[in-house]
Amino acid sequence: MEATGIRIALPYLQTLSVELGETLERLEEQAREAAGVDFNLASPKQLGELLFETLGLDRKKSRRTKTGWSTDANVLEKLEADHPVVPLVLEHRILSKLRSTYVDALPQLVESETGRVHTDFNQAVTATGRLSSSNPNLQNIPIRTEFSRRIRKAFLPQENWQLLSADYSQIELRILTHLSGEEVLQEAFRNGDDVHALTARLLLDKDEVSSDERRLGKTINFGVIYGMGAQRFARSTGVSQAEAKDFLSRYKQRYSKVFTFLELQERLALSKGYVETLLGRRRPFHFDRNGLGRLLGKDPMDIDLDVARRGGMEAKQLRAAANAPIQGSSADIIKVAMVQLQEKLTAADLPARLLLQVHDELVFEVPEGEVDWLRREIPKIMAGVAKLKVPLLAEVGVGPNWDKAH
DNA sequence: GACCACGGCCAC
DNA sequence: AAACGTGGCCGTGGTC
Repeated sequence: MEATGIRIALPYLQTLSVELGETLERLEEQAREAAGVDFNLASPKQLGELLFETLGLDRKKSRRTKTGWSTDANVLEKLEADHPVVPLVLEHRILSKLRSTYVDALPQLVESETGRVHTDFNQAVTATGRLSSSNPNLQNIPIRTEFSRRIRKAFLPQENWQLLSADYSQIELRILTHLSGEEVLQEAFRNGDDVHALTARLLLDKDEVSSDERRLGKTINFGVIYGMGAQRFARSTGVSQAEAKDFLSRYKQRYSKVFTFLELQERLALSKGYVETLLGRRRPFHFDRNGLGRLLGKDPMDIDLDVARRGGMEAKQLRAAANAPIQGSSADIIKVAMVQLQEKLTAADLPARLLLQVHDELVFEVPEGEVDWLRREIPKIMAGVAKLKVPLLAEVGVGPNWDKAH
């Protein structure tokens, strides 16, 4: 993948950069006019001083940082209606991020030898067994917004070929289901049910849920994997704190094996000093010898987790311990898939090439004539990598660029 | 010019 | 008050 690289639409990105430059300049002018003073929109320090000292906006909508008042997107959204400069800064933030990090940076990393971008895939960086990508990072190319997708359109296959993207469907939730043995989720995945809608139905005690309610189910399904608390859940969904607590406790009741599993990982991190993935990769933990480190060697089930979670740093470590087997097993699976897929391509003497790995997604460039066969074969191999208590499923898209291949 | 901490933000 | 896990990169503001 590193040697092959991926083709980039240079002239297209240059056009995009010019367009962005004009928009950004206009926003800067308008922002300075609205503020009534000159300031650097790209400086959080200067922006904080402007908003909370010069303009006297409500500091309760912000929070203290080491260097002043926070002006992150969350804060700016709360201040959006309070002063006309705020929405201008928000818009500027979004576009300048995209321009500096992607639109302007990528062309500079195109190798003249190949005309392509050759990222580094780091194999021994992460704590969980994932790959990481750097110089440039091609695992965080924007996708969520309309404008973001214009950046994705710049990633191209070799001339007259197609890009093929194959991604594992809900792999982490499936792995959580497998590792925990939770029957309700097993049943749902086996039936091909919509698991986020199911969670919403169970939490809300309804037979039918709206798309907003389904989103609630999705948030909590993902949040659980990361050890999200009621506070964060309330904030990211807009429900009250009390409601969030109620949802989480209902989740615990309905999917009790999920929580038994997650808590077991915390216990194992404390008692053995590591947790393990499906294929046996270990993530070690080092707790203070004078604190939680004293629990090393104890029977995991004798550990009082409520007490152990009390410390700030320790609680974070324990959440990481609960998450690592899930994230790490997903990494195990896609790595095996990559090896098997490459073997298949080599054995069949196909010129199709694996270009990128983005945690649950693989991107290939394939000749037109191989598309039909590969779009059937690739997900078959991906799904067959592991025999879990639930089916593995991979979805495929094909197109003339990375955006259209999704 | 090299390096750093920080705030901020992109992805899965 | 309050971190939801894993990463990498940007510009600012500062040091050496």
